[in-house]
Amino acid sequence: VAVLVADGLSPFEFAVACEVFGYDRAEPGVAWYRMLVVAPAPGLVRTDMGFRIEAKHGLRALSGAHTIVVCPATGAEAMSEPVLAALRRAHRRGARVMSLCTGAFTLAAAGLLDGRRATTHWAHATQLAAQYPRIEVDPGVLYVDGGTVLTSAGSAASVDLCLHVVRLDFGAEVAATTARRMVVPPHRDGGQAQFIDQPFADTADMGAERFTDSLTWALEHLDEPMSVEDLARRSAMSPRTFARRFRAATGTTPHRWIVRQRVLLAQRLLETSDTPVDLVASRSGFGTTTNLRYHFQREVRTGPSAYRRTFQVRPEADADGGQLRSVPTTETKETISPG
DNA sequence: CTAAACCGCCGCCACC
DNA sequence: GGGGTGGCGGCGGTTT
Repeated sequence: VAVLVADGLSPFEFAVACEVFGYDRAEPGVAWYRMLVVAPAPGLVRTDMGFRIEAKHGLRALSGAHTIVVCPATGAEAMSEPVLAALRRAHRRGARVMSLCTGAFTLAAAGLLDGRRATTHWAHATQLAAQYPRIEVDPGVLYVDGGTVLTSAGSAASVDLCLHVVRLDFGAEVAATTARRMVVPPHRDGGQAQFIDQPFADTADMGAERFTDSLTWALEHLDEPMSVEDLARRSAMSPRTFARRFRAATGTTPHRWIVRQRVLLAQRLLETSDTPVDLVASRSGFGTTTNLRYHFQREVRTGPSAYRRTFQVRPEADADGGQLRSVPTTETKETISPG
């Protein structure tokens, strides 16, 4: 993983990348990422807080990277032609390119977002859209996974995108472990919409309290059929009000949330057990395999058994430890389908 | 994979 | 009269 920095670097997003990709959090015998800090010119890089960090590698290091993380930076060289060219070259070669926060502007300048859906910090979304009309800017999500090009929203959404990438590479279980060590929730649902309308805690937030009971109940009963109306009743609200409050507080709709939790559960079951797929389907509440496959494919971009083949953990199986689980390359991920 | 039934979401509006 | 609520119905996504 090459983390691209430049003068005017915003330390927070950079630190998030370090936190996720830099520390070796792997279990023994499992390969983790190897992270390099890359700058247009190796040496000291000024952060926008005034202190400096040292980048040991120059742009050349991008040519060997499997993943490139573009950090937000205000300095002119962040958008300089050599940087843009190196990014284009890497992407053409098949590297996975991701931006944090306003790092999206660098990807946009490189033309890598043209014709794609992308996001950035909500306060800069209009500017991005105006400056690059060919980009379909979605200011309402935490991140956009475009397959080989990924973008994330402001500051803390970097955590969400980085963990998402870990989930793609190592599976939901490892991603959840990483999240736990970072002491953040494993998966934040909903978009940044929730932060636009209500910059500070408000009545909408109080309403969120009323969800928690019914939602923890839902998490424990994912395998049972449950309708939105059930959840509404458990929260002592009319379905209409429940849906409305739910959206205001979480950014998603109730049904979408349930589906997502079910997919997460299915991922866990596939990774950590030998449960046959049709049983996984019923245990995760999808009922039929057709249904499981439909939603699994949509969220994870692979089918259930392919996912298991890549991520299933073999507990005491290979004690030789020599076989490192490699970071899957592009084979696991198909490019996004236009639908 | 397709078709058709079904259900959730959301805008609208009357109501509290 | 402001701000929230709940019912209705059409649309589009989900399930069969």
